[in-house]
Amino acid sequence: MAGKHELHEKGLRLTPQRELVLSAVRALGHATPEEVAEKVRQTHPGINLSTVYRNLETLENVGLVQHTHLGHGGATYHAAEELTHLHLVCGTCGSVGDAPIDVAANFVQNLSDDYGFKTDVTHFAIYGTCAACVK
Amino acid sequence: MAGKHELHEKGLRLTPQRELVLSAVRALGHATPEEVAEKVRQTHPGINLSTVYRNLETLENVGLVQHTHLGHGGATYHAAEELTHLHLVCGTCGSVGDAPIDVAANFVQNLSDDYGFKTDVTHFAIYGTCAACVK
DNA sequence: AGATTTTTGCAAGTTACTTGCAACTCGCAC
DNA sequence: GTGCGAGTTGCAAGTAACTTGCAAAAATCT
Repeated sequence: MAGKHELHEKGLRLTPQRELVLSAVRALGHATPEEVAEKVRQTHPGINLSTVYRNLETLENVGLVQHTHLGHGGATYHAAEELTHLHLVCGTCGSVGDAPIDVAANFVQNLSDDYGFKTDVTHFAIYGTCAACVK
Repeated sequence: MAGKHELHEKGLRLTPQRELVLSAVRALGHATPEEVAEKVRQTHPGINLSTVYRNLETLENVGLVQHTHLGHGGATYHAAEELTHLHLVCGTCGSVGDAPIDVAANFVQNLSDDYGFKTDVTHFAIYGTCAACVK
């Protein structure tokens, strides 16, 4: 039939935990594993943290989610569909802003032309000071 | 007298450990706290890891060293004098390359003009795939 | 030299994950 | 619908990378 679940199409088993992790990532936009776990617990309180970590990893392997390093320590996860922006992290107030990848197009091109380096600008945060904190 | 030590000028006490941490950072170019500790142990075997961490923090506060986030987890430290390049981290082979900040000048300008965001490009790594791994 | 204050070393604590393993459950087969 | 086997889950223990509390030791100040 037509409506085969997207997780099945990736060759994954459909478990409630897995599905909830994926929808939590989509609902949150970007979130740490801890935040994902908290969101999932709203509908499935018993979920174990290691299950969240393992599912994030699994979902990343099949390309449904992706992670980014914001500033320090923890990774944050995104739904793959939304990877059309880069992250502006403010070192002063800690806020995370977005900007379209276009603003980096020229920069990426420079690195490619001059160094042969293929940049993935969505994979890391751009660190600096946001407009509000500059004032 | 003329020759006051640079650490004194910053209002810090001059201890062998502190001096060695600073020179290790300078000698290594960029290194994790763990690597700094290892280097320091060549001349001062008994140094404690927490002393290294505390000195890196102290030296950063007075502006003699600075840290950068390369990819995931750990920070790496640099001497402040060398902060004239950005870091190209290859996700495939893990190598860290350098590029002058000029290549990002346009990008930084875009973010400043369009978003009022003042970017510090030396504070984080640029993630992607290096020329060797692209092949 | 003596007092004062910073720094060090050590041990224990924390945070953020990772891993081993037995029990469970999903999806296909019958 | 029942059964089977591989993929998953929960739990507990383990690891890595720092951080913190404190008393002893060392560096300036006078």
